[in-house]
Amino acid sequence: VSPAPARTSDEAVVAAGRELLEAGGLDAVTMLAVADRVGVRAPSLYKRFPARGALIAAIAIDVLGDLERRVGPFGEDEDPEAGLRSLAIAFREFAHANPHAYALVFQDLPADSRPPAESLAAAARPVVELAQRLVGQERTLEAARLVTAFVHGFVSMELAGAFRLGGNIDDAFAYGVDVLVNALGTPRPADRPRKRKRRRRK
Amino acid sequence: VSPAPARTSDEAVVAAGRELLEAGGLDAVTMLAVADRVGVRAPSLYKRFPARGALIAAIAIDVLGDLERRVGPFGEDEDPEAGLRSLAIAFREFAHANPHAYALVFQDLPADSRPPAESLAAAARPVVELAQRLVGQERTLEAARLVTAFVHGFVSMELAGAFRLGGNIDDAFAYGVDVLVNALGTPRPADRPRKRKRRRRK
DNA sequence: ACCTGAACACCGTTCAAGT
DNA sequence: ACCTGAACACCGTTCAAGT
Repeated sequence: VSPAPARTSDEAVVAAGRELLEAGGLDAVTMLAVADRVGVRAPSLYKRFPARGALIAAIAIDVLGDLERRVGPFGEDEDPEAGLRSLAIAFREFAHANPHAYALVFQDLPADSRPPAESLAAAARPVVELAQRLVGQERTLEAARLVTAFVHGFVSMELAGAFRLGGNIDDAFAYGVDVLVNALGTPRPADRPRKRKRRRRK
Repeated sequence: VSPAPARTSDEAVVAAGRELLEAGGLDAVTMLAVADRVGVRAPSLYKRFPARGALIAAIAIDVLGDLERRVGPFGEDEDPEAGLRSLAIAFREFAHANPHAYALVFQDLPADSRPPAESLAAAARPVVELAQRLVGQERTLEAARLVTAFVHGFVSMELAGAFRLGGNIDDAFAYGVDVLVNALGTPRPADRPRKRKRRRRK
């Protein structure tokens, strides 16, 4: 016999949180609003998540899972250049379709709201895979970070409304992807061994 | 005669806000904390800024002014490749020195907290200038956006703790800058090189 | 075992009243 | 002209009491 059967579930709470997130940004993800949406009073949520931060983290994990499912397939593409192109486009499309969710997972969240490293790593795996096949073992991580930084930087500036100098945004993205794919795909003669020692100047 | 002389100033309020921002992030920039810091009660701040959002916007403008002063000089560098390299490094150093302030200005702020377009444009001018000298009139904006997206994306992921796969972060940044400077500096067969006319120094 | 109302501390904001 | 205390609505969170 259960004296008070559960009137909702962790999944329902996360789903409600994500809906509120997409509709009104992170500020709209209020314990009261979430509780309302799942038909419960706010204090009840603390039986499932110890604090609002934990709920935000659960939402972030959910978002990263979706992102991974969207970009994952391209990591296995036969042609790594085509794969990288497709991945960049799919990544950007995900961000456009879920702007607030996207902003959430790439934000500098307080420690108690931060998704675990594995969630991020899983979403990053396809880029790393393609980078390795393009530039080889030696420079895998650097190349993956170059691509990721560009795509994320572009999309986040775009979503934040930071491109205000006119011009066609789609063209700029295509141009950037072209330059990167060409630069990474074609082994350049300029890729001489780098013995530049970086002296710290602090 | 002034029945109640001003006990603080707009500048002091903005400075207090920035100190709180750097110390504890945007959440720490409370009307109460700011008022406390300038020796006034919270309601008095509303004589200077109609709402917290307006104060945040003023702080953002202040931050962008600093950023502009840091990267501005490199826009005039004789060698655009060296200039771009220096600018990227200076930009990243600014972000490291002022992580919360940096995050603030590149965040997707609510409309009432957003700095005016001119502040962003002023900070972006040096990159655009260098991009134009590197790739020519035709592709200026695209190239500037490629560089900006990479540098911002890299720094923001770095600050958000999103690079969790190991490896040396400084090396990855240097690698990215190298690839971009080479790709943009060397006219690739893809784009037919026009007469590259030298820009005169001012 | 889960839910609830009541309560607390904190925040942004308003406003009538003070000088 | 600028400042203040008091007040309001709202939020995250706690907790004793209900079933």
